[in-house]
Amino acid sequence: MADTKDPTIASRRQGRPATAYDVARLAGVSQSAVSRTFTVGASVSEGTRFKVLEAAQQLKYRPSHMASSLKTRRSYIVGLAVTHLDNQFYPPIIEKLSEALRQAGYRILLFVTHGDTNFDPALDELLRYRVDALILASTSLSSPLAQECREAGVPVVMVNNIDPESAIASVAGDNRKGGESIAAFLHAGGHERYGFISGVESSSTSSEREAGFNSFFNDHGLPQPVRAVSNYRPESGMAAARNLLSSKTPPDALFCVNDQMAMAAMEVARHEFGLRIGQDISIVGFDDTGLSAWPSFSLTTYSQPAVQLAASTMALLGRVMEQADTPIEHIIVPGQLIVRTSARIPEGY
Amino acid sequence: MADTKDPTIASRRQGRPATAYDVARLAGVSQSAVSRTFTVGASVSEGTRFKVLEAAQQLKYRPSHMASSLKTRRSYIVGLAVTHLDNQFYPPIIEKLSEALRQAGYRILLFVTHGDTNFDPALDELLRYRVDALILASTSLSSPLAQECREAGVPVVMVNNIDPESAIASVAGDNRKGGESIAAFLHAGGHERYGFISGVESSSTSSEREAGFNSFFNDHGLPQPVRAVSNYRPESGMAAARNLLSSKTPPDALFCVNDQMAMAAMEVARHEFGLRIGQDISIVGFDDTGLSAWPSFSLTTYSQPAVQLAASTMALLGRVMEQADTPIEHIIVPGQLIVRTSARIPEGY
DNA sequence: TTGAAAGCGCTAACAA
DNA sequence: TTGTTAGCGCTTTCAA
Repeated sequence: MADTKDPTIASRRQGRPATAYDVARLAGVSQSAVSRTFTVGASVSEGTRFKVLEAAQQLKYRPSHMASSLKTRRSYIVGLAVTHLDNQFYPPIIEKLSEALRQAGYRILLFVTHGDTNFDPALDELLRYRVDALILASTSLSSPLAQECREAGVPVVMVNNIDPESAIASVAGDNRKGGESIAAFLHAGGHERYGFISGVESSSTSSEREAGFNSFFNDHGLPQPVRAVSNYRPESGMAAARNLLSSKTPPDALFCVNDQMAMAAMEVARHEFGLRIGQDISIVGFDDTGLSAWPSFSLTTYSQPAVQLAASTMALLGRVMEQADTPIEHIIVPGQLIVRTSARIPEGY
Repeated sequence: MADTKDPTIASRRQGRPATAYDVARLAGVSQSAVSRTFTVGASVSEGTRFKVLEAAQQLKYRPSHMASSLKTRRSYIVGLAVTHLDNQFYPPIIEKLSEALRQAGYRILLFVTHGDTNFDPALDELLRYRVDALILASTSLSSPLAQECREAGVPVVMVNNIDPESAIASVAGDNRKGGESIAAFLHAGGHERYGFISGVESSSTSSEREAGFNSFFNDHGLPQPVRAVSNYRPESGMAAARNLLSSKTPPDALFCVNDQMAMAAMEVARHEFGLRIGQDISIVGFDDTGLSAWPSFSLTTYSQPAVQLAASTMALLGRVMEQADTPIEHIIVPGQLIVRTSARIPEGY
C-alpha cells in the first residue's frame, strides 16, 4: 500500500488484469499451481497455496472465467428470458431463481424481450455464449425457439408457460384447477352473469385458466361466460373491462387471467362504472402477487407460490441438465384460492 | 434434412457445437477464413464467404463468444446489479437499459442482491467474468464496492444513486429539486403539519429528497417536518405511516420517499385511519411509476422519467468506457411535479 | 484475398 | 504434490 515502486506492478503487463502466469511468477511456482489453488478439490500443499494466495492478493488476481470455460466447456451461465418484467408476478421469481442459481454456481445472462419483439436474435446470442441452460420466464415466449435451443443441446425450462406439443420441460401453477376453483367459488356466491378477461390468447397460461373456468360451467350445464381479450398490459386490461361492463347485461362476476388484469378491471369497475367491488361486482384474479393483499384491492385470487415455483424450476433444471434424454416433465405447482373481499364470499369459504 | 447419413455429422465431434475449424474443413477453406466471414469489416471474397456461410449453416455453427473474448479481451457483457426488483420504478429502466445495451452489442449479466445481502461475492464474480462495465441500479448498493470495481479497471455507473464522495459516475433524478417542489406545493396547499417517510437513510436518494423537502421549510422559517424511517419495503412504509399517523398531532401533509412508500402510506391512512386522501390528508410520492396514475391512488408525485434516465445512463456509460480518465460526472435528469388528487391542489397548480 | 501460425488465460492429463 | 505440456476456439499478425 505504501510502496510506490511495487515490484508487483512490473510483473504484470500494464492495464490488464493479472493472469495466473503473473501470479505464478511472483509466487515462484508454476502456473498450474496457481490454477490448482483456485480449483476446489485440487491437490496443493499448504505452502504453495499460501504463496499463491499471497501473490494473487497482491496482484488482485481473479481467474478469468472466459478462459476457464473455454477449456471446461461449461459457461456456468444460464440464460434468462423475460417479457413482462412489469408484471409483479415475475420479480419475486426472478429474485428467487437468481439466488438459487448463484448458490448453484451459475450466473444469469438476462434477456428482456419487450412485448412483441422477435426473440430470435436474442436466442442466437444465447447460443454464442454457450449458456449451460435456458430459462424462459414468460407466457408469451414462443416455444419453437425454445425447441431450437434444445436441439442445439441447450437444456431449456419454461416457467409459467407450458406447451405439451413441444418437447420443452416446464413449470407452472395449477391453471386448470385454479380456473375451476374460481368458477366454483363465484358460482357458490350466487352470481348471475360470468365474464372472463383473457391474456394473450396463444399463451397456455391464459387458455388453461380459461379452460378450467369454462369447464365448470360446462359441467353444470350453465351458459359459457362472456369474454374479452387483453394482451397482459394494464391499459389493455382496462379496455377489456370497459368492453365487458358496457354491455346491456354486464357480468356481475369477473375472472381475470391474472392479478394485474384484475386490478386494472377493478379500477375501471370502481372509478368508471361506479361499482362497488365485492358487492355490485365480484372480481377475481390469479397469482396472488403482493399488491393483491393491499386493502385497496383486497383481491380474491388463486395463488402461484413464487418460492415453490422457483424451487421446482431449479430442481427440474437440474434434472434436464444432468441428462439430455430425461423424459420431458411438465411440473404443476399447486396453488390455492385466496379469499379476500373483492368477490362476494359464499357460505363455507 | 432428408439425409440421414449426413457427412456434416462426421466432420464434427459428437455432441459438441461445431467449431470454426469444423466449418473450415467442410467449406474447404482455412479456419481463419471462417473467422473473417463472421467478423464485420474483414476482407473475404464473396466466394469464400458463401462457402463458409453454407457450411456454417449446415453445421449450425455459431462463433463461441468465450473464445473470441479471450482473444479480444472484450466480453461485451455488462454487469447489472439490482436490489429492489419489486419496486415498480426499476423494471421499466431495466427494460430500456437492456434494449439499449443489446443494440450497442452488449449483454447483461444480472445480479439480484436481495436486500441486505453482501454484494461482495457478486462483485468478485463480475470481475471474473471480465465484464466490460458495471451498472449499479439500486439505492442501497454500497459504493466502496463500486469503487473497488473501478480500481480494477471496470467502468462503473450508478443509477438512481449518487455518491459525491466516491469517484463513481452516476445518473439520478432531480431529488433535491423534487423535494423542494413538493414542499412548496404542499405548503401552497395550506397544510398545517408536514411529515416525511424516508427510505434507507444511507441512500442518497432518500437523503437528497428529504434535504430538498426540509430546505423549503428551513428557508421559510417554518418548523421541520416530522419524519419516520422505512427500508423501502411496503410493510416498512406502512409501519412508518402508522407511526406518524398515530401521533396526537398527525401530519396532514405527507411526503414519501417514493411512490411505493406513498402508496403504502395511503393504504394505512385510508383503511386504518379512515382518512380521505387529498382531503383529510395529502400524500405525495416520487418517481411517477405506472400505478400512481391509477384512479385508486391518483398519486401526486415527482417524475423520474425512465426513458431519459436510461438514455443518460447509456450515454454516460459510453463516455466512461471510452476513456477511464474521464472526469467523474454526476448527471441529474430533470423531472416534474405530476399533480393528481392525492394531495390538495392549491390555486395555480 | 488467403493460409499458417502464434497466442488469449486457463484446465487437465501426464510425468516426475 | 509439483511442473511440463497440450490444447479449448477463437482473432490477428505476417507472408504468400
